[in-house]
Amino acid sequence: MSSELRVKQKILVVDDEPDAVELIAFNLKAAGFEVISAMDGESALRRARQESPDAIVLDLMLPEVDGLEVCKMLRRNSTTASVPIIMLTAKAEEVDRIIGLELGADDYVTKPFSPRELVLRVKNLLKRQGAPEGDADRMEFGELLIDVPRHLVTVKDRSVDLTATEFKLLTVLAQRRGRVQSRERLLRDVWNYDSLIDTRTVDTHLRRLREKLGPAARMLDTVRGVGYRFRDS
Amino acid sequence: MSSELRVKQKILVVDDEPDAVELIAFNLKAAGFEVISAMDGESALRRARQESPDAIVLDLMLPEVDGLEVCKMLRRNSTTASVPIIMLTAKAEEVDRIIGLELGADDYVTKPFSPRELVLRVKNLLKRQGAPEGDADRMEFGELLIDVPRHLVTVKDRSVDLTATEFKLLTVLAQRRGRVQSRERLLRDVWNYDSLIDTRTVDTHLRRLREKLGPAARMLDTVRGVGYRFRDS
DNA sequence: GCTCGCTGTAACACACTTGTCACATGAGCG
DNA sequence: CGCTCATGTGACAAGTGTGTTACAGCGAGC
Repeated sequence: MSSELRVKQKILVVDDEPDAVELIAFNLKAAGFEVISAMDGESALRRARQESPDAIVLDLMLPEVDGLEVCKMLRRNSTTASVPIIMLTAKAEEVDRIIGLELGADDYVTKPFSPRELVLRVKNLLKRQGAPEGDADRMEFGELLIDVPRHLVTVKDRSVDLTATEFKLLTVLAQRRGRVQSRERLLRDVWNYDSLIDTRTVDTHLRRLREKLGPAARMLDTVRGVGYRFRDS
Repeated sequence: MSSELRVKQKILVVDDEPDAVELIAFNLKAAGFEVISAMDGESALRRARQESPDAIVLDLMLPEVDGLEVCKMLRRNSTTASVPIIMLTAKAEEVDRIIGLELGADDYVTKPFSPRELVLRVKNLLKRQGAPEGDADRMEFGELLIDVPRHLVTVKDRSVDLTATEFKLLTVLAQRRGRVQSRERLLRDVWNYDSLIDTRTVDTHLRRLREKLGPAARMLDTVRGVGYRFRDS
């Protein structure tokens, strides 16, 4: 039985007040997340690089390196560039909010905030992560055409008949083309969080996908030991 | 994007404080929108129906009919059901925020807010809302003819007798031809957001529709696990 | 009152989908 | 060269989605 427990999603919480960290961590854990924390910008960056969290909750007000700075630096580093960030701001910081958004924070919550709301935001953000910002709804790769709103896939103008899961798997991979997606990641994005599904299931679906795609299957690379990738180029 | 001059998009602003309306309107206009406004729920609903704005900015706190109520009513009315809504809430209204989103607001902004941010949100929402609907009132697809104002459907010049619901279902699908519509979406657009209704009801009506359409029924595709689609081409 | 048509729900059948297993294959590594 | 482990492959049972039929409530019209 190779069925394994789903890997919890890891959240990095960055705040200089221990009480705040405590409160946030408690609620995120209760919602089923794994939580790590940092008290200042420096260690936040280090932990983000080393532990590759799935999302970051970041206080705007930090000693020494300020939250916006941390945000910018996270975006510059390739290993952390695409991690969703939620900013925590003291109320009435309107200007900073926008700047935060423009600098690459994905969402923000104003203090004082309700833990429930924060958890909701985190969940939302992780879900949204599946569809990248300018989510192309029509993609063409040589002979392969993917039309999301029409739910249509064609190879060399011949329509390919995919099931809902196969279609979703293909679009997720195609939207993240070039980047390897782990099986866990795919399970989360294609199968929606709460599934205790064997990672081998991904392999099976990918196999079916390849079979149906025929010649266009060569777009789908296997990265041994890591996951799958939709070939860029 | 075609090069022709784009018609300004119309935004309805609903707030009981004249200053707030003024501020919002000024900034939206500066961003190139046409703005209309209402000071209470009642007139908001009326203007929304009559002027069919492209988006609505709606204050949560309104005299008499409250913002959430307005939101719900907008969703129930067929002509306004799918207009994107941005809620304005006084800060710390956390619970209401969440409820607002669940009731069908598409986004919200907390007071005090920066005008720039609001404009940003509106733009985002409109972008997300995406492609303009091809709501022609007379459509012809081979042997199938749909005349919306006359409430008339013919197949091979033989008039087909549809009930109100069937007719609406058919026109909604036809107007969105090519794109798959989920059952939930159809419930919202055809049944006006009566979420009390079982999704299987859609199936039944579609079956009746197919039966009555006879040969023209082949225009209606089932996309398993996703929804229904009026065949393009 | 009654009937009739429309609507939403329930129940069932059937085909397709899906997650898992067992085994085959093959890459990577000493 | 041979071992080990990750992935490919084919098969299968259970689960799920949809077509189909039937039926009850309800309002309109007579």
